[in-house]
Amino acid sequence: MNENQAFPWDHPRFRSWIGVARACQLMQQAMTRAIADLDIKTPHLDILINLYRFDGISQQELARKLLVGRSNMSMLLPQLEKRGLIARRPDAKDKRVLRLSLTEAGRDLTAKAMAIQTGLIERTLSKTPADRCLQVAEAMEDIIGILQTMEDDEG
Amino acid sequence: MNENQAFPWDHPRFRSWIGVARACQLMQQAMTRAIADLDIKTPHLDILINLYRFDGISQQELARKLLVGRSNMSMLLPQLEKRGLIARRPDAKDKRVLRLSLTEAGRDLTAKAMAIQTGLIERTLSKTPADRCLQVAEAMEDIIGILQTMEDDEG
DNA sequence: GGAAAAATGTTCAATGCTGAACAATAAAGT
DNA sequence: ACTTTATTGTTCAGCATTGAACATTTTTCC
Repeated sequence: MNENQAFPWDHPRFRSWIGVARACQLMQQAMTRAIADLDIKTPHLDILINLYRFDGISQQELARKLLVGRSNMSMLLPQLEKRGLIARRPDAKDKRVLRLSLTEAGRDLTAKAMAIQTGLIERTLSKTPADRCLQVAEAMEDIIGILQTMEDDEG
Repeated sequence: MNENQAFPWDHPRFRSWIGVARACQLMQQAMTRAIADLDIKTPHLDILINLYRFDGISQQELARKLLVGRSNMSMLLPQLEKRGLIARRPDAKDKRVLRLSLTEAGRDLTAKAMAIQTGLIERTLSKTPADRCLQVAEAMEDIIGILQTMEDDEG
């Protein structure tokens, strides 16, 4: 009868979203434990995977893909560079930008880490059938689209 | 033909999960902006909502619900206490535990914040029909169950 | 061509979160 | 009863993240 339920946790959408947030948090923690042996944390892994996929990307582009600030990259990338996992080369045409790429060691480590990550995701979503995964993905696409629109309108 | 795709991002489950993680990150950022006017951030909001719902909870129980460490509560709760939003009273029977509750001001602020939060979620999931939300929620329940089992087995 | 605006990366102070070590209290084992 | 173990909350050092201020370089606009 009452469309505006008394409490947020009675709203179906609210409850759904709480589940999403909770699952994300737990997955993040599980992932952190899973890759601890490789001496990297999830922010490093996100960086490495993106460099694996998009070789020669700039710091700015990387930050945008990861939805973090530029300053964050300025803090993390030198660490990975010192460990010999990535290389930062100045761009030939634009003297402001640094082009990022994985070293041999970086590619090896990333391959190992991605295997672990994929394994964890497969195991965690094993109970969720493929078509259900697809439906979830579609729902998330919609949500991402709306959130990005909101962001653009405000900022 | 090839069951083990060459790259993680070709796995359907992997792609699905990336979407979930991305949506969560964007939602978190949008929520942070949405409640900035109330001078609280999402960790504070999570605390306040749980106190609104579970009056008299202990710090330990709260930390467990929020999936964070006890030390985190020890840092954040005194802030909220100083702002007069919550009260911490020693338990009568067990001298170790502190029982948490919202003050009048805390309840008011929490009500406002929950209205904003619910509004944002409703708007963001508006494109996602109710039955689809339910399916997503079910999928997340499965995922949460598996992750919690993994956690218990390891730790 | 030259001034104004924008883009890129860096630095810094502030804050959040964690895990480990700790003190106080309670519960279990003997 | 007494020793041992577990639980609760606190403190602290370490790291991640942010936003603002900054220097350098590029683009835009007149």
